[in-house]
Amino acid sequence: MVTSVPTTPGTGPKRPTIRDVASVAGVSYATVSRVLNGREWVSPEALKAVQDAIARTGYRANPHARSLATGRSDSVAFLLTEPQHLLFEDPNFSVLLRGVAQALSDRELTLILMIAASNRERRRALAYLGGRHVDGVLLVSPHSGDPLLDQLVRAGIPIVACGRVLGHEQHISSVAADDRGGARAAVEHLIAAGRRRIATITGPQDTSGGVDRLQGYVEVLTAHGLTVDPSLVVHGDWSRESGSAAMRTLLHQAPDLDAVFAASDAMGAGSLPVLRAAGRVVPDDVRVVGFDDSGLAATLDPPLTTVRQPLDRISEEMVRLLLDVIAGRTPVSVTVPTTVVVRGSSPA
Amino acid sequence: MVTSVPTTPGTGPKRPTIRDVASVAGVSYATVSRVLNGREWVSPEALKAVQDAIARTGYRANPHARSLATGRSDSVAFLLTEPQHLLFEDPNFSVLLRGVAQALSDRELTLILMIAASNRERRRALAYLGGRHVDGVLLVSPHSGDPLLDQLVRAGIPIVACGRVLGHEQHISSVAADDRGGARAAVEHLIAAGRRRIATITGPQDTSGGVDRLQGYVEVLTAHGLTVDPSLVVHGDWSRESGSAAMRTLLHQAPDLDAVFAASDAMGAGSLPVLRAAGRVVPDDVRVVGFDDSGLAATLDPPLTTVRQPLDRISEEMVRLLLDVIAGRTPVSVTVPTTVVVRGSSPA
DNA sequence: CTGAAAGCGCTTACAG
DNA sequence: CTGAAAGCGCTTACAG
Repeated sequence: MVTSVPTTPGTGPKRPTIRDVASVAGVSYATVSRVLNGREWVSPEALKAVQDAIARTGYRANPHARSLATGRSDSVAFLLTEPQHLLFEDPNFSVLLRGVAQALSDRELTLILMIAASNRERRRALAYLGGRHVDGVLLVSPHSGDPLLDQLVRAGIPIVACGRVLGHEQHISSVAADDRGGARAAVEHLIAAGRRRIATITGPQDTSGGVDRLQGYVEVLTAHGLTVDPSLVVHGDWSRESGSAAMRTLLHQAPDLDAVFAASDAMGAGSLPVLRAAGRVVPDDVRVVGFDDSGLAATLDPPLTTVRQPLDRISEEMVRLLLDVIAGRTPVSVTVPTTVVVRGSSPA
Repeated sequence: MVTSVPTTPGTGPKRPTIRDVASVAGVSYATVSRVLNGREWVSPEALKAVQDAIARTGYRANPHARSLATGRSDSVAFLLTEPQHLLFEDPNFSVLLRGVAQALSDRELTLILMIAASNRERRRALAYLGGRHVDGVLLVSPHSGDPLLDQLVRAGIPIVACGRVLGHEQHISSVAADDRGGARAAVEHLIAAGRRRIATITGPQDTSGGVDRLQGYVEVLTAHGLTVDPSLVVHGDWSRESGSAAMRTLLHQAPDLDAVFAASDAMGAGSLPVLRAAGRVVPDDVRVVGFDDSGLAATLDPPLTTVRQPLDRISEEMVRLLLDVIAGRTPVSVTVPTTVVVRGSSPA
C-alpha cells in the first residue's frame, strides 16, 4: 500500500518533502534524513526502501531548510575587490575563477560571485557576508589597508586570500605563488642574457605580489653587484594601461635601459607598443619579461617571456584551505612554485 | 527594562534573532517582521523602536530561514555552458558577467556562478537548479539541441537566455543584439569600401548569433547582386583558434578574397596572424571586420573594425526579463541595436 | 495597527 | 537500528 504523491518533480507548487518520501518508503522521516545524510545505523532494507521512494517521488532536498537546521550554507563567496577593468583585461582572474569553480563543484559547494568595486557594492558585500549567507570567503588580490578586510576579519568570517594579506598574515590564510623566487628567476634570465640596465614595472606596493616581485628584482641586482637605480623602478597597478604609462616614464628617465621586468603580463603587454613607438626593438634592443602566464602572454607580439604561476594549483589550494579554516583550523600561508616560460620577448 | 542580548554581531555561535529584537523593542516579533519587510500597518512608534533595537542588537536576518518561509531564494544562477576556454579569451563573457553582477546587486539579488562545461558539472548543475536553489537562470550562449536546456525547461525553471534559443523561442525569454542588422551594416561597410570578394567566418550554426550574422551577410551580398560563393563561407566556433583555422581554409579555397567578416572578434583576432603569415596586408589587401567590441578588438594589431553590441544593455535587460518570468509573465524576445565601430583593420 | 499561532522542510539529540 | 519531538529563524494569514 503506497501513498500517492506528486509525480512531476520540479513542476507545480507542490514538491515532495521528506515526509512524502517517508510515507512511500514506510519509515519515519527521521530515517529518510539519515539516509540522505549518509549516517550510520540504517538497516539495508530501510536504505533500499528509502532510495526507491526517493527515485519514485523525485524528491530533492530543500537546501534552505537544510541550511536553517544545520547552520551551514554549503556555499562560498568569491570576492573580487579589484577595479572591474582588470577582470576583463587580465585572464588571471578568469582562470582563477574557473579553477575555483571546479574545485568547489567537486565538493558539492556553490560558488557565489561578489564583485565589490563600487562603494555601494562593498557595503552590500559586507552586509551579505556578515549575514552569514556563505560559509567562507575566497579573497582575490586583496590590498592591505582595505577597510573591508578589517570588517570581514572582525566579523569572524572564514577567509582565504590569493596572495598574503599584508598586515593580516596572522588572521587570514593565503595561497600565493613564489613571487620572490619567480621574480628572481626572471631577472637572472635577463642577466644571463647579458643585460645590465634592467628596469622593472612593479605591482601595487600594498599587495604581497607587488612587494615580493620587486624584492626578488632587488635581490638579484644586488647579488650581481649592480646598484638598484631608482630611475629604473616605476610603479604600476597591474593594468595594461599602467604598464604603458610606466614604460613611457622609464624611457624618459632611463633611456639607456636594455631590459624590463614587468610584474604582470598585462603591464608587460602595455609596455610593448610604447617600446615599438619609441623605435626600440623587442627583444634586440630591450628584452621584456612579464609575470603570470595566464593566457595573455602567448598572444602578444612578440610573445611574452614570463613567469608562470600555477593558477590551477592555487585555486585548488585556496578551496582546500578554506575548508580547513571553516573547520576551525588556524590560518596558514601556502606558497606554490613558479617557472620561467621563455618566449620571443626574451629568448633563451 | 531591556533584555540583554549578545553584542558582538557575527562573532560567536549566538547571533541575535528576530525574537531578541522584539524583546528589546518591546513588541511582538511579528511586528519586527513587518518592519523588516517594509509592510504596511506599523505605527511610527513601533517602527522607531524596532529600528533602534535592530541597530542595538546588530541583528541581521537569517537568509535561510527567510527562504524557507517564503519559498524564494533571492538568488539567480549565471549558467555558462560554453567550453571553458572561451571564458578566458573572449571578454564578452567577462563583460556580460560584470553587467549581470551589477544589475543583480542593484536589486539585492545574489549571483550564483555555475560553469557547466564537463558532463559532471552539467549533471550537478541540473540537480542544483532542479533543487530550486535559485529563483531563475541566466543562460549564456546556449546551443540549440543541448539536452540540459530541455531538462531545465521541463523542470519549469524560469530562464532568460542571451541570444535566442533556437527551437525554444516559445519557452525561453531572450535578449540578443541585432545580429542580422549588425552583420548587414558590417558587410555594407566592406562593400562601400569597394570590396567584392568578401568572405565570412561564421559562428556555430546552432546558435542564433551564428545563424543571424550569417544571414545578414547573405542578405547584403544578394541585395548588391553578388552571388554567395560557398568557398567564401567557413564555419567557426567563436574561438580565436577556430578563426585561424577558418582563415587558412579561406586562403586556400578563395585566394582572391579581399575582405573577411568574422562573426566574433575572437575569430577575427585569429585571422590576423594567418593573413600576415600569408603576406596579406590588413587592411590594404584584405579588410577584416569582427563582431562584439567587448574589449579585445581595440587591442589587436591593427585594431579591429567591428560591430559593437551593447553588453551593458543586454545584461540589464536579461535581469529585468528574468524577474518578469519569475513573476509569471510569458516569455518574450528583446533585441538591442548594434553599431559599427571603425578601426584600422577596415578604415572609413 | 498588533499579537498568537501555524507552518516552511529539514537535522539532531534523546529515548527506546 | 528506529521513531517522536524539539528546534533552526523566519513569514503570513487570521483574529482581534
